[in-house]
Amino acid sequence: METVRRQLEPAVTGHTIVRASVTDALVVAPRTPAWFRNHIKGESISAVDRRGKYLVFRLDSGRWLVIHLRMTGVLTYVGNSNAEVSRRHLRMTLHLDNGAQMTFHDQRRFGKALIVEPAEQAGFWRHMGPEPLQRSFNARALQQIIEGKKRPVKSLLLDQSAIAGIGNIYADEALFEARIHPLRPAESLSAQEAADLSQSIKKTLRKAISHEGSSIDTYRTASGGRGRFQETFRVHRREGEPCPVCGGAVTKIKVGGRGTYFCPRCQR
DNA sequence: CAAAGAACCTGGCGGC
DNA sequence: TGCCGCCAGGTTCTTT
Repeated sequence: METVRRQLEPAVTGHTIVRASVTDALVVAPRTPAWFRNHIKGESISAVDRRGKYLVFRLDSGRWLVIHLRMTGVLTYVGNSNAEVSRRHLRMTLHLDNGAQMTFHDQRRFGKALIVEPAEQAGFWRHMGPEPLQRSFNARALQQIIEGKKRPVKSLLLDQSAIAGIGNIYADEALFEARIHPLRPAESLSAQEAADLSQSIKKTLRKAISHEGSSIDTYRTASGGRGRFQETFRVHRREGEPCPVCGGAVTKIKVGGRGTYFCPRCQR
């Protein structure tokens, strides 16, 4: 999402959404396409922010347009108005005043676009944990988060109300980097391990952003390109392959219902 | 309250 | 080839 945000920000900031075309009502549910169209029409974008995995378009009226891509959403900036846009899985198109479009494709239809009124904004993030790339997210902050939590540390990393923005790929890679077993009860981590993990989370996310995200299947950047972080995965989706550190086989288990990859020799 | 599991969707893949 | 179950970058609701 940070890659998408970085590409969209310079392209759409200062532009006005002249029209929205909603081709799948589920994207704007529980609102109707007509409601959404009427509320977004004529709005200018003053900034593009991100909170966790949510993209936030700040609008001149004070409203926010908030988009979440979930598993298979793809948000693309199409600058050339003559460009061919695939209709397959196309859910929504936002037409801008410069002739460009933002298109929202989504195979599994989990993605959401919603408008948040100013009065709702203060409470909108109340279930969202801290941003791991902020300086304040340090060893001490992570220690407080894991304190008293008996569940597997990986489940905690994926819990957006504990820490914002960590997905399944990045949880696996960060735990490998910190040499921590994904099933360890969160509260069992030592102070040193918590410090290591907080740094591994930052390192993993920064590296993923520098590679423009992970294009395993449907994910694309806002310009339609592929991310390259998947080329550097050390354990995620590498079941049976040798661990890059010890050479032992990468193992796959289920943690909190999610496929989880780790090295049982390196991660304790 | 914490934690586990099902539900929400579509499509690709492997097994039979 | 066809059908079936399983799996997938996530969140939310229900149940325990």
